[in-house]
Amino acid sequence: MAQSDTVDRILDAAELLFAEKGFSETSLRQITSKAGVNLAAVNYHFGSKNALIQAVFARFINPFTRLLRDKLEAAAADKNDISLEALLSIITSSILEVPGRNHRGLSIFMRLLGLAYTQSQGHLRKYLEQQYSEEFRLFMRLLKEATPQLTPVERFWRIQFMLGATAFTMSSTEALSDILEKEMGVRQPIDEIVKQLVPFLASGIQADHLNASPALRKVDGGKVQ
Amino acid sequence: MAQSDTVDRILDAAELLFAEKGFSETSLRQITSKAGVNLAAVNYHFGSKNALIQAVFARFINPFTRLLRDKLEAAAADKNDISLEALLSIITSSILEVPGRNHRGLSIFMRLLGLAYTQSQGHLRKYLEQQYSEEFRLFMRLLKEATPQLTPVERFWRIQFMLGATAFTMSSTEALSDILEKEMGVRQPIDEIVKQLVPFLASGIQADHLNASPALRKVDGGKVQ
DNA sequence: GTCTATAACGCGATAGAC
DNA sequence: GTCTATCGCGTTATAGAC
Repeated sequence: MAQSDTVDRILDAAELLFAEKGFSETSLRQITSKAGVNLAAVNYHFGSKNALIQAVFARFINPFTRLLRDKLEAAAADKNDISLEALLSIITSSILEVPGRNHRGLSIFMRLLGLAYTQSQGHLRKYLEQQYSEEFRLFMRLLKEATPQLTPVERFWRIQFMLGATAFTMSSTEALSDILEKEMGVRQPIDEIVKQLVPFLASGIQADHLNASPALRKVDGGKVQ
Repeated sequence: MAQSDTVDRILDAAELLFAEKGFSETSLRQITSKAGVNLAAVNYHFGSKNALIQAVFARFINPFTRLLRDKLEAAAADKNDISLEALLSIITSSILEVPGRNHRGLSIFMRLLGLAYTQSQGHLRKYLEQQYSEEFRLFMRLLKEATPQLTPVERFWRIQFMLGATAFTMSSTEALSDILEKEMGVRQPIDEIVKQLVPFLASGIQADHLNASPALRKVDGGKVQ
């Protein structure tokens, strides 16, 4: 068995098991056994379990980050301010377009991202923040330009709300899809879910801040009264 | 040391440690050591680690559930349909009013709830669903009446988005408050954060579903044009 | 480069003295 | 009701044969 083969088999197995059960709950024994390699192989090739976790993420992040940065920089170069919807679409389309990933792989990636943020994996969070910092700052600048009506404090909290809605939902898309199919007989692919998310986020972040009752703006048949 | 004292000391210590590190990452040894009781005490008083996790939740859930059910039933008895904002306020005010809990305890509870949902703790999820099922169904019925314009599938996903924004934010209110204070010099108590959340959620769940650009409904000075 | 064997340790749980 | 001591197992990580 060539080295690269072993490494990939480990990464594939680890990815699936981490997404299924979480990081602490997955042992190296389970990973190596599923991958059909020796128990010692993980420590030989990656050095430690934490390094393996980071390597699993790196496989996704590197292509995704490249794609996202290109799109954000193109948007920033435009002389007009980017709209909020366009900005959110850059994120979602980058996620959906990550090269070499099918839908199954995508939902695994989203679940891992959600877990990384909610499970307290200090090392992983630092790793991701470091990998993403440049793109994150650029995104924040564009978001500020797209929502000039918000105070900085409002914007801060609403970004957290958006992140939460996204990470939380994405971290269990498969389980939720199963519930939806069972209860309503509808099967939705993951990119449909992402598309449902965008209007929710865009509307939420632009909620009227002077008036806590956006319902006053009643909508009938999709048209403002 | 009286029994109830030992039990409470264990519950207090477990609550803090679980919220800090997660369930799998917290050992009985850490809990009993922090509580200043013997290692065997957990198994003696609770039977197992899983039972302890459930007991930690029960301390909060029982008073909260009582409060929530009373308010929801009062709302359901009203002959007029409840508004979306009023419905969301019932939830948030119930959380904020849970008896015997200060703000620190509240943020711990929210963090635990968030963890329960994201960490794959099968037993805990089942336990919570069972404890909450009646209130959850009632809430869903009222929410359906308050958002008649949504299709069932849209409503399903938007409920997940709301839940995500809430659980995720609440699960790290303390850390986020610290960041906010450091970056902007503003200190916000937890009930201020919750108040910021309501308009975001209300606006998000009512986002125009035919048109992915709610920004078209421009608002000026809080009044619809 | 991959294996076996095992070290070194932490875990949850329990038996039995007091 | 609380303690000590320990069982039995699973964990990550490593040493050394091939």
